[in-house]
Amino acid sequence: MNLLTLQNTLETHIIEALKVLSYYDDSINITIETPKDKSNGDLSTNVAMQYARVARKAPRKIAEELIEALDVSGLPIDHTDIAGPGFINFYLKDTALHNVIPTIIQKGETYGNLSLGKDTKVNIEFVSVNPTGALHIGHARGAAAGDSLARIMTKAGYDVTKEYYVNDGGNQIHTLAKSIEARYKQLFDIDADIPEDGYHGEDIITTAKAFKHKYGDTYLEKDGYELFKSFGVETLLDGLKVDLNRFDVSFDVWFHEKELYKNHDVESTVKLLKDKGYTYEEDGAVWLKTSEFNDEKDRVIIKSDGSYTYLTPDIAYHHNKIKRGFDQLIDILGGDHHGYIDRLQAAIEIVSGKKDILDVEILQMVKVIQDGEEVKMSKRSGKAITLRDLLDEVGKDPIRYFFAARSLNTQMDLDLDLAIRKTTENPVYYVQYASARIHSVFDQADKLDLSYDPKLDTFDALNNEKVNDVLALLAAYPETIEASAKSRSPHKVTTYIHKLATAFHSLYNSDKFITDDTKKTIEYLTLLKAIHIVLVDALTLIGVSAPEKM
RNA sequence: GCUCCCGUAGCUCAGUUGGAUAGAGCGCAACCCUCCGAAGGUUGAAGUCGCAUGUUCGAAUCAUGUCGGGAGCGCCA
Repeated sequence: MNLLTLQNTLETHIIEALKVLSYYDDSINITIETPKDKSNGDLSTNVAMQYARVARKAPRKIAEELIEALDVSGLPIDHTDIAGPGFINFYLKDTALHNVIPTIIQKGETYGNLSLGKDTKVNIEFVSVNPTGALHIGHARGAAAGDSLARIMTKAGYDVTKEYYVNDGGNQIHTLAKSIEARYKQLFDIDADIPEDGYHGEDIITTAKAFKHKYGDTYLEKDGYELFKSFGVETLLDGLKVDLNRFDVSFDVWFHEKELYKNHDVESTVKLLKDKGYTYEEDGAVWLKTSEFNDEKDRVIIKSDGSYTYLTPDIAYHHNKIKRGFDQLIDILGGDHHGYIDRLQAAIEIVSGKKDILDVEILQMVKVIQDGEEVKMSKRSGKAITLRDLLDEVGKDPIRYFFAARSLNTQMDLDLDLAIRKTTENPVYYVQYASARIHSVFDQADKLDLSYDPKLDTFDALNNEKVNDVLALLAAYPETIEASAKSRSPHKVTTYIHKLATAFHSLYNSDKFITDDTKKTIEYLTLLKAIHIVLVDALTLIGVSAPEKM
């Protein structure tokens, strides 16, 4: 019996007992949790306190009655007691958690897979940076967050599509084309200024050189605007893909804004909005009544000059996603876009008639610290710390771990000097070391011709506190996945990984795995195998490798 | 001025559908390798959970106010 089923069974038994005592009230939710401090038992419930009002009795008194009425004879519970203001604590039998070991070994990397998101198609859109330069550190955070979340939700059973929206229809692309054109002309020593608000990054010069290499001087006289545009988008996008690839982030769909115009999605969406009666004309512009759906005011969707605002194709884009059959849309946006959420959600509700189909996760800013001072970043000036720099100087694993360790919605500092230092100050080495250590133990065992036994189901030698700590964590893996997926919080997996590594290192220092006692050795090796399976799987979820040697 | 996010140990951060003595890493102090990898372990010092009031058996968590940091308030994207 695993921990989740045990909790569920226990809950059923408690409800039965409450009914016997005629206290039962279905509006009170029964929660069974694992106490932070294990001296408070392996499982605990606060029902007695919750029922204090209903039963009109002291919580401890209710707890006593409840334990009397509770039948746990069929469960692997050693004893039960009452503590503090009225908590009921359950202490499991020593052997209760042993069977998690064969379960894990049998299921392998599918251990912890859930059917939480069964039949739910989810689209996660993230990064979606305009191809006007390299990815900087903030984008890296978005990439790590989106990719990790996608992996976790996939493990939880959702049908996940990772999508990147390429804004190749807007003003910034116009500026990009003009910037490349200027750099191109400069390559021929022609005096050309980069436009106001243009892009000054190194990659623009590289792109201009590539353009020159391919087309020579053809477009010095001839108008090459459209070509500068498409060549620029294509070249810069390829560059982004290279970096993302190195960061172990991939996308299932690259969606181009241009498609929305080509397919007349924008037109038909505008028509739909008009047909539904949520638009009106004022000052020569067309407005959408988003204020009727929780936005602070109405928004223009067609400007008085006839062109669209940024919002309009974006509504069409989300509409397009819904038409592709997604049940849930998740956008991961930078903190500077939070003012945009209300109007987008309002528009999506008008289009789809559904309220909660779009879930926007906001990623707060990353403050970069170097030499003890904040580094201000600006993409346009080209003075940004790029993902590429980070990959070159720090490496993929520490960066992904670092981002995955923070909750999305918190501002964070990144001390570059620290990150680059590659010392034990970076906890990623701590968890990777756990994996390397297990490998090393298996190497030693191999010399003695010993290995784990996948069929083993009794573990008589594994009965100390350190072992139980590890087993409890292994048993808690599925619920960690569930909590992480439900709350869209990849960092919960990272916290779990760290706990598991700590429990393992502690065990390693207190117990000797390989001894003359062959039976005991094999039991330990089998436990280590299970730890390793879970450790590697959890690390994979956040995009971090588990090296065999370091 | 209005809206959103954040404020927890010296530093970086967990913990918030209200629960037991508020946790981790780094840094600091002291111990542990004749023994499977010391990139490790054990122990310790370190906190008015920004502040105030309220809600109740119980508040870091909820409400109101307030102070500090960040972001957003376009017919920009």
